[in-house]
Amino acid sequence: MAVRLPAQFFLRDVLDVAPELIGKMLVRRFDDGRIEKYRITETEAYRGIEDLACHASKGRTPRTQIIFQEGGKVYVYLIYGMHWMLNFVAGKENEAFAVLIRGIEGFSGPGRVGRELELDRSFYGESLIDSSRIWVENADPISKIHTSKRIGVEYSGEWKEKMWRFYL
DNA sequence: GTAAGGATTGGC
DNA sequence: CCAATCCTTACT
Repeated sequence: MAVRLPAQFFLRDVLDVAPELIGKMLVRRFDDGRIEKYRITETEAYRGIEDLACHASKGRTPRTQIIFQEGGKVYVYLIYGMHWMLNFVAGKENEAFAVLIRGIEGFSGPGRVGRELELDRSFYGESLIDSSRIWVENADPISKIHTSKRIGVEYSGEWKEKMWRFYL
């Protein structure tokens, strides 16, 4: 029996949350009532205001404020004018942790994830604990998870060296 | 008000 | 390699 991940799952260090999301089931209930489940295959951790690759390092702005809230919420933003990036906020209030969902089974790349899930700005701040249209369910642990440097953060100095990308 | 650039993708 | 496409942020 699949169980929705509770708030406690997200209220931890993003370096625990991000790799543990690999293999979990991302569930989307579309407007027409159709429910699809996708295995999460790739994530990246963004860790607080000190992490220059993390949007929270720019401080609290209308766009980033959700990252500073308690874990378990959705952070979405539009990039390059066309791709909706799906993130989950992690950690306690003001820790400013986020996990970017970079891939789900059958769809590689964060832009393709957002397109498949039909995301838009209305998902900003959505609670993964309460929502009836997007949440995460538990699944058997994955034995072998790969790590690498994060993608597309060349501007972040020493932070680009962190091995904070996780994938099957 | 104006301008620069982005946690990307797909096509040439 | 580079255009697409538009929002956010910083600066005048």
